Amino acid sequence: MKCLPNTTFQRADKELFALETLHLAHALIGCRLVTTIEGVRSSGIIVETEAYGGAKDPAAHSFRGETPRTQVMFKEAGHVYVYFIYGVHYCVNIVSEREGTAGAVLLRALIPDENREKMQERRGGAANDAVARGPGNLCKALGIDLSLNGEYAPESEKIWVEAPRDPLPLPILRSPRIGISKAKELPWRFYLANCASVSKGPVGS
DNA sequence: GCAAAGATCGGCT
DNA sequence: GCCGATCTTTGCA
Repeated sequence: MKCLPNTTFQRADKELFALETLHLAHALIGCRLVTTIEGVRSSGIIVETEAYGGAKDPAAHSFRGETPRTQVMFKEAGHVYVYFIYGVHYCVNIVSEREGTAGAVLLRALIPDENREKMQERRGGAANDAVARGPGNLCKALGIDLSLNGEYAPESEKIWVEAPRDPLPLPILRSPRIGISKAKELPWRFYLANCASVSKGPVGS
């Protein structure tokens, strides 16, 4: 099942990423996330994101200020923040806002696009809709790990974002964020309506 | 130093 | 619906 129309993509530059965090989270829906890992390119259409703020967001890693782990969140917009969680999974974010101000958008789900076979292989043969559904699965499907932490998406040869020429014809919905214990009520999650690759439904828990 | 929590996932009851 | 895997980061003693 195809959720999306045919369109062409071109690499997003720093102007896109410099948006305010909530706007970037919305704008990234429909963009294509591309990685080239060990010479192998694969990609998917972003269908689910969450915004994480700075000093005002107790759910964000950056809430308590800059630490060795969170320093990437304070860099110029367009940097890539990857972290390892629960001893098992990686999660990937695109940094927003200006240098010195923390903000990032967690990428939670993709529709597999280029090189689906490789993504499926990395995921141990999961069904297409599930290959990049959920932040941990998304990273596994695209081969994202800590070696990509700190990459700069506008210039990186390993990971970048491509914007669609044509805007999406489907509505983008929002809901509270998933899997957090603080600031649960903030409706800072964005996702594409009616898409089987989105990790959870409208309720979001 | 140490202990607890964590932006998850898949398997099992 | 609950639970375990498995390890890094961080806050506090």
